[in-house]
Amino acid sequence: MWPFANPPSPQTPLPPQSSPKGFLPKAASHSYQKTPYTIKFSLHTPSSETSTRPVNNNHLIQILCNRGHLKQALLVLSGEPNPTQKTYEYLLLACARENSPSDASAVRRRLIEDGFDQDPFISTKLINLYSQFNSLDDAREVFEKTREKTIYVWNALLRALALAGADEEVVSLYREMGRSQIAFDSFSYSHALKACAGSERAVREVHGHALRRGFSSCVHVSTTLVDAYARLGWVSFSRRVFDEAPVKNVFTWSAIIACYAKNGSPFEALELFRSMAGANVLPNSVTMVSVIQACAVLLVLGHGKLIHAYVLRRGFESIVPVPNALIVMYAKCGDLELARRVFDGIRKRDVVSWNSMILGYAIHGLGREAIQVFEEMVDSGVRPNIVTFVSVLGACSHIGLIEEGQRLFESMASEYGVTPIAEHYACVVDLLGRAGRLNEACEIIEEMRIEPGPAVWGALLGACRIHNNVELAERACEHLFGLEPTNAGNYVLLANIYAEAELWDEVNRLKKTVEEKGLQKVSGCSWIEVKKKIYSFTSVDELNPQIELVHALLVKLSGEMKESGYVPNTKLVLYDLNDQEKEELLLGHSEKLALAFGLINSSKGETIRISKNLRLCEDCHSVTKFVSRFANREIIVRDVNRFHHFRDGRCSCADYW
DNA sequence: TTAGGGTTAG
Repeated sequence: MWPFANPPSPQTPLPPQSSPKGFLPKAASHSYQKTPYTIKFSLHTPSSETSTRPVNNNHLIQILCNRGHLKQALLVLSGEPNPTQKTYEYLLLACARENSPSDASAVRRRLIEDGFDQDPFISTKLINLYSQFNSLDDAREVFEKTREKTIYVWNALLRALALAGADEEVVSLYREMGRSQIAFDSFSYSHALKACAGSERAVREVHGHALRRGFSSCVHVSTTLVDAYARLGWVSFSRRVFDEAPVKNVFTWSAIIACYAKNGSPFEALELFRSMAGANVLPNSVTMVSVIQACAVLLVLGHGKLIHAYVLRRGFESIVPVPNALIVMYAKCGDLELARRVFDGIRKRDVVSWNSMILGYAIHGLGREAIQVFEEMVDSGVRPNIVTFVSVLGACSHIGLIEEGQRLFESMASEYGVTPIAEHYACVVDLLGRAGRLNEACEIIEEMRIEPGPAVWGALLGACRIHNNVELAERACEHLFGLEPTNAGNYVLLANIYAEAELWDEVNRLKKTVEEKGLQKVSGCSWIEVKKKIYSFTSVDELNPQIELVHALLVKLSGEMKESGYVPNTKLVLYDLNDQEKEELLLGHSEKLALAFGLINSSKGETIRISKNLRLCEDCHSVTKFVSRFANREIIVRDVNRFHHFRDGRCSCADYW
């Protein structure tokens, strides 16, 4: 009878003394063709009592592999002199399932003895297996040793390298393929494009080849092309590939929607989502994640809620990335309560769910709540990762939780095995720097084991801006100007610090440098949703039909506020103007225009929600506090970093941002 | 035999 009444556990070794002939070592016997044992289970219906008799050891190995008994299969292999290609295929598949590199090595040693290392089919499987184990050297070796390199073998190595992120090697292998005269197939283009999406030259090269060889219309290739151009930020190229694709499926549509959502064009993303329905292509959970992201970029709660309703109708809320995206969307649109409700409704939260909720609290300045969620995360057994610490440390710095932040930073590596990267150091420098502990912030930078990047020096510069430290700001800028030569923001910040110190020669020198270098400052832009329409404002924009009314209201408010103690912060204006002119410029800031427009066009008691593309200016912050008291309004402003909730003359950030 | 689109930070 079959030696195991019940299927053996993979850990159970076979006792050698009880080995039937078929299990004997290879050299011991060759008379094992018919295995006289009955298997008390069938391959496909394990619960049934159907008997299956293996015809020979090859068959037995295949059955054992299928049943998850790899160790036993290997024992049988050791007694089988003529394993077939199919037997090796099963064995390699089982190694992949068991995720066992050591068993894979044993199988490979044996298949080399049998000459199967020259079988391109087996080589393909081996390369895939080594790719799974992240053993690129082994994958390369298998490839090199296979004399007959079929397109499958080439594609397998392309895929392995692409998955491992060895992008440059993928491109050079792709070029080698071209020289080798092998006929490419659509898979070759898909794999190559995935890896070269960061290089303009490589994408255009592969696109050109695919066009010439007639593969660009293949739906897999066109989808990857849409994605490759999207990742380069070449939205119009993505769109052209999409428009010209003869076949568009849910993948193609999802790729183009993601392209717009990620490249700052949420309106187009939502428009395409509507067109998709018109083309009778049903969206899936992946499509919905990009659509939700588009709503998060748009910051318009109404649209997001409609999309959420659709998600619920289609049952996508049980697919974790979907609620994860919803948490971020609600948090970014200013409704933390709804974000929390989605978070609470997730049955099996993954690390991204937790990180998203922590981020939500962080951007709303609720540091203690963020830490509490972090602690719940740890208690629930989910391991924090790099992103977790960026968010939770950011939460601490947003509200000035210095001791807590330092404690978390110190525990990162020791308790959680997460090695700090530059962003974590930047959070701590920001945390100490904002609190005025600039010397300690500098010590942290000096002690860093990695190169402090622009994030770290930028955090120090920001702290110098708050505490008017010219000398240290200049030191930070020595690094920043070298690291980010085209970032005009650093020059503006330093100019602000000089202006505060009334070093006007230095201000002018910096302004001249910015001009000479042709650097473009990002101009401030704010937007507001009124009666389901979105209005955007810039300081030079006079297009809004109510702009006169808006200006008049601001002048009136300014007068009233001055009587209550408001002093316009004219030092923020870096132009050589008199105080009156500076005040006028300050009143023209985009966030003030949006605020006045909101006051004019909303009903009493209604919350005003404004978004801004840059950090909220200090003068606008003061004005918004005044207005929240004067007009008895709740005003929520989202700037590039976080939310400010204004009520009764106070802001949730406690002027700490 | 193999493939394409998605979630968290900065």
